[in-house]
Order: sequence, then structure tokens, then C-alpha cells
Amino acid sequence: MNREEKKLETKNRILEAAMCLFAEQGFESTTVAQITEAAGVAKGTFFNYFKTKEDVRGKLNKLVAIDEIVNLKDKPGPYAPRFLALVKTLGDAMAENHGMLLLSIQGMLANNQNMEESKEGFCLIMDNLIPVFEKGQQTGEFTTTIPATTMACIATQIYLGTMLNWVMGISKEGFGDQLLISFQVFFEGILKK
Amino acid sequence: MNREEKKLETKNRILEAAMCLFAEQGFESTTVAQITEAAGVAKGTFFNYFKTKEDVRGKLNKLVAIDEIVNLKDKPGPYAPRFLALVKTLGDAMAENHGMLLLSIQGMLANNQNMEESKEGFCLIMDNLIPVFEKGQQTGEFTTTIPATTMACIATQIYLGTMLNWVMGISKEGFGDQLLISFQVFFEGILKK
Amino acid sequence: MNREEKKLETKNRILEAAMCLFAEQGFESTTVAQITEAAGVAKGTFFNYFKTKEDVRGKLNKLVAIDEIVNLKDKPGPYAPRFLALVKTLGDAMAENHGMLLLSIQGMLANNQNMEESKEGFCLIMDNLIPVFEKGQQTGEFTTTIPATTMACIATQIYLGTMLNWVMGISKEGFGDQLLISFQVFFEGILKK
Amino acid sequence: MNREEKKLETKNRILEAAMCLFAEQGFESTTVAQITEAAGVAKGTFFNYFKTKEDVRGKLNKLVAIDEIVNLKDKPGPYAPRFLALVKTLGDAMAENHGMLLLSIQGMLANNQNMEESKEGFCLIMDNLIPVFEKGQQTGEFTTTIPATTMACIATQIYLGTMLNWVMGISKEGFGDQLLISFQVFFEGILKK
DNA sequence: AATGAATGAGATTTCATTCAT
DNA sequence: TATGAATGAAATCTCATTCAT
Repeated sequence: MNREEKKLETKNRILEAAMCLFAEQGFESTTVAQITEAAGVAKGTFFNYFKTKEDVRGKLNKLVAIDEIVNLKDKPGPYAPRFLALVKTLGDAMAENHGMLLLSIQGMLANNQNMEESKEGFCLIMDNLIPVFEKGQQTGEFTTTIPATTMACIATQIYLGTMLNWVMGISKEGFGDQLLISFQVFFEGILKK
Repeated sequence: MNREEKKLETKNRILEAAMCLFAEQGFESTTVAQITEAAGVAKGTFFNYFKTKEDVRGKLNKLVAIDEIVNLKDKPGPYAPRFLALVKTLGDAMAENHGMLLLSIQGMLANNQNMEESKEGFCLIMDNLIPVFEKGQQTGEFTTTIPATTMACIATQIYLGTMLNWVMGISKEGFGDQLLISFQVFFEGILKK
Repeated sequence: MNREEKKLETKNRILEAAMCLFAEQGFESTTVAQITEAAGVAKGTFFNYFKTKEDVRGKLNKLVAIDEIVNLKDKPGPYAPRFLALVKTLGDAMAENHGMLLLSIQGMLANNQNMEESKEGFCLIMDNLIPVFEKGQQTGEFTTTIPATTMACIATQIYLGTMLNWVMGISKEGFGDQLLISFQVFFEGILKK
Repeated sequence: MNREEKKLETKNRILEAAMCLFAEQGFESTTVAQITEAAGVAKGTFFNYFKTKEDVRGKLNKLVAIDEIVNLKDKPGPYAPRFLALVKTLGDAMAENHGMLLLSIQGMLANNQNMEESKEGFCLIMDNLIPVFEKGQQTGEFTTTIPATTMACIATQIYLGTMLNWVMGISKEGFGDQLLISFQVFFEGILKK
């Protein structure tokens, strides 16, 4: 293993250890000493790779670009099967990193600023879902008794709830499958009868 | 105002200040000094009322006995309207204390042990919902294409998701109303056609 | 019981409680709250009777005026029986208050200043003992192979050692008896053969 | 000076400073800040070497293994000269660390538990001295008018008294010499005439 | 005279970060 | 580049003392 590879490996070991500990104990309650011990390096080494402890958290929170959902509205319907396929794929991908997901939720709620930022992220998604449901209503796919805005909102909630549920280990299904079944019921509920 | 009342008032001022700050900044990042300053008392006074900083968090986390949901299974169907009425009432009650709800979620995710405890709480609720959905299936209220277990799981998710959604301020509706509409779509999705 | 008596009783209860606790835990580790609780009064009451916590300690340390030893040298010999009678009486008197004696030793060693003061006290006693032993040597009561100064010094030591021994509960004898037997051996050792 | 040596030196500087200050002011009245300032290190450094302030006290109280006294009874008499040689050696050795000795006495008296432990230590020594004096009585070295138990008790007292005397600076002799002369008088007092 | 809530200085302890080796 | 001893700001918590009731 050459020098470059060794460096990368060290960095990853630190990242991984940090993630585990943050998930277990929370960010504030985890000390740099714990991280470096878990990673099997000296305390000083931590600061060779990251400027601050906060820095590591930042590196971990790069979450889930949901570009594809944003692009959904530009595609033709029916949307239900497309959407279901999408969340299944997305869920399966995210399931690979349970700790990261937990961290991301914790981070979201950690303080007012983070919450505000996350909220904006979800509002953006909602804004991009509204035209999807509107189009679905126009093409007769979805009922018109519920406003598209409400549908988008509920969809977001289902995503959040399933995430929380899965992260906490309440359901035993995989994250993708759990999302799938939840959204199936959801679509059943809003389909035009 | 007599002495006893003054004492209670002081305690409440501290509790309130603590709740606000915990909600804003998170538990770990909030210092006792900040709390007492916000409450307008001396640092020492905090420790006249609470043994430790952790103690105050405990006092805040007494949340929401959901006995009524537990008792639902012992009542006759149809369950959908009963359940909807229940979550509306529950939601409206809980909406009175936004900060407390946020704290409770943060607390749930703060560390592995808390998460485990919360998980058990939700599993208990799920276990009590399963017979409700089973009964509903037997009486022809709900579809039989989805297992009762899954329904209970999704119901829990919807609750969690709506809570998260509302706490983060994504939806503008009241908590009770938001729960109501979400569960309406859910029941629409599982009704026997 | 009239007012005056009640006041005195309260003061004594505080003093007694303080003494017990100081003896058990040491002065610094005992809190005013502990004292007042043990005395069955409110914290504020303590400061109605004593200016500071230190003040109480002072009140307790008034120990054992050893005037009589000081006066011994002005009396005629033989000194051994006189001395033995004296230490027996003294010891029996002091034995009445075990806690006080412990406190007094602790106080002696608590810091450099106290130690210096106590040292001066003991030196004073030694200075007053030296002429006694000198006289005893002149009258042929004591050996002349050991300087009177040394005798005085050893006598002081025996007193200190017996006190420590008794306070710690190593010997089961009464304090007076223990002093008596120790000094008997001592005089046996310095008698003119 | 290499790293390892520097570390040791730092630890010793802290220990030494702590010992001096404890001796001067007592344990409770000495702050960690004072110790570190006296040792010329930062406050945090203290806690790199000792878990708590109490920890340091413990490190200082490792006193005086008196194994040799314990073994005395297995040797043949006459015991007086053996014993005298022993206490002289012991005293000279202990004299090297005045502060430590003071600390040890303070520690003994600091609270009930310590006192109990110390008492047991001294009782052990006494128990090991009793057979020595008994043997001495059988071989005609010591008088039989005083029980061996009493002799052992008085010997312990002489040790304690001399220690206190020397620690307080009452006598000007060295500790070993002071012990020697005191025990000479003692043996003179119990020798078979 | 008695109370005990309030005070705040000051104690112990933690821990992210620096830097000489 | 890796190390870990040293740092010191800042946290939690204690407790003697005050004072309005």
C-alpha cells in the first residue's frame, strides 16, 4: 500500500469511527479522544485530517441528493409506479448507511438553524412534488378531492416517518421496502376511484 | 404573592427557559448559565431546584400518555372515525406545546439508550394497534390485501412523520388537523373497496 | 422553658451537631446545611448564633487548660506519684468528650499556623516540665543519665501518643487509665536505680 | 532529557507541589489551581496525570511498610537492641520525607473511615508485637508485672507520640534519634530488674 | 428569633486544540 | 506524517452567607 492510500485509509477510519460514535452518543457527547481511540490513531492525527471536530460532522452530513424527485415533474405520468420505483431505489441506497441517516436526522433537529435549513430542503421537495400531483389530477390518475399541496405534504411526511421508523429500528423491513409499502397505501388512498 | 407561589414561579421560569433553549440549541449546547440568565435568576438557584442539568431534561420529557390508543382495541368498530377523532384530539392537545414535542423527539434520538426506550414505546403502541386492524379486517372495514401488522406499522410512521413535519414547521396546518388529513388518506388507502 | 433557655438550648444543639460532624468528616467536608439539619434548625438559624462556620470551630477548640501541670514545678517532690495522679485526673476529665479531643488533634494538624500554635503550647508545657525533672534529679528521684530536657520531651510524646491511640480507638482502656499505665512505665524507666 | 523523562518529571513536580501544599494548608483547603501553579504547569495538566484531586492524596499516602516489625517475632531475643536498631533505621528513613509523614497523619484523622483503617493497621502491628514481648518475658528479658499486651500498646503509643512530636517540630532531634531515645526509656522501664 | 430561597464566588473537571518531538 | 503532553477556556456544580418574610 503506498503513501496516498495509507492516508486515505486513515482518514476513512476516523470518519467511520466518528460516525459510529456520533450515532451512538450524539455529536456533543462524543469526544475527539474517543474517536481517535476507536480509529486506532493518536489524538493529534485527527487534526491532521480535519480542522475541527465540527468539520467532521460537516463531512458526514452530505446527504442524499434528491435530484431525481425534483426532475419527476418533467416526465409524463402515470406517476404512482414511477414514484414507487424511485423511493424503492432511493431507500435501498440510503439503507446502506444506517448511521449516516440517523446522524442526518439528529443534525436536522440539533438546533434552530439546522432545522430551518432542513425545512427549506423539504419545502423545496414539496414544491417540486406539487406539480407532479397536479398533473396526475389533470390526467385523472389522482383524486381531486384532496388538494395537490396536501398530497405533497403528506408524501413528505410519509418519507420522514418511514425514515424515523426505520432509523429507530421499529420496523424490521429494509428501508426501501418500507418506503415502498407505505407509499403504496398512500397512492391507494389518493387514486381516482 | 406568597412564598410558596414565588417558589413555584421561579421553578417554572427555569423550566420554561430551559425548554426554550434546549429546543433552540439542543441540550448539550445549552449551558446552565444561559438558562439561569434567561430565567433571570442566579446560577446557584438552578441547583436549588434541580440536582443536575440532566435532571431538568428529565422533567421536560414526561410526554403524552397514549393510553387511549392502547384502549381502542377494546371498543367496537368501525375504527376509522374513532381513530380520526382520537388523533385530532391528541394532536390538538400536543400542539399546545411545540417546544416540548421538539425536545421529546430530540431526546428520542439523542443516544442509543433513549432510542431503544422510545422504540419500545412505539412497538407497544403498534402491538396495541394490530388487533384493532385485525378486527377491522374481520368486520369488513379494512382490506385484507395488506397485513394488519403492516397497517399498524404504517400508522405509526404516519404519526412520526406528521410530528416531525409539524415540529419542523414544514406544514402550516395545526398538528391535530395535519394528523387528521394524513390519517384520512391512510384509511382511504386501506378501506375495503 | 423561657426564652433565654431556649436560645441556649438551640445554640448547644448546633454546637453538638457541629462537633459530631466535624469529628466524623472533618471540618472542611462538613457543610453548614448538614449541621443545621442534624441540629434540627434552619440554615439561617446557624448564622444567628455564629458569625461564620469558622467561628464554630473556634468555640469548640477551647481545650484543656493545663495550668496544673504548669504549677507542678512549684510543689515539692516526689513527683512521680503527683504526676501520675494528675494525668489520671486529666485523662478521665478529657475522656468525657471524645469528639472534642479528636477535633482538637485534627485542628492541630490542619495547617501550618495551627501546628505552630499547638507546638508553642506543647513547648510551654515542656518548659514547665523541665524544672520538675531537674528537681527530681537533684533530689535523687530520677536518673541523671538522661537530660531533664529529654525527659520532658518524652513525657510530652507519651501524652500525645496516648491521646492519638485513645482517640483512634486502638486501646480499649479509658483515657485516664491508659495515660496512667503509660506514664508508670515511663517513670520506671527514668527512676534512679 | 527525553520525552519519557519529561513526563515523569512533570508528574513528580505535581506530586511534590501537592504534598507541600497539603502539608501546609490541609487537603481540603488546597485547590488544584494552587497545586498546578506551584508545579508550574497548566490546570489541565493535573488531570492528565491524576483522575481526581482525591487521587493525588491516595498516591501520597502509601506509607511505610512495617514488614520488618511484623517479622521481629520470628527472630530470637534479646529484643530490646534489635528493636532499637529497627526503629532508628525506620525513623531515619521516614525522616527523609517530613511532608509525607504529616500528610499521613492528617489522612489518618481526616474521617471516620480512614481512622478505622489506620486503627486496623496499628492493631496489626500490636498483634505482631505481643508475641515478641511474651517471648521476652519467657526468656527473662522483660518484667512480668506488666502484661505483654500492655507493653505492645505502649510501644505503639510511643511510636505515635514521637511521630506527632517530630512532625510538629516540638523536638529538635532527628526522627530516628528521637524514636531511639524514647524507646530506650521504655525498655528501661520494662526490663526485668 | 426563625426561616429557607436566593446569591455568586470559586471549586473541580472536561476537552478541543496546539505544537514540539 | 504521526504522536501525545500540555494547554486553558469554559463547563458543571458546591456552599457559605445574606436577607426579605
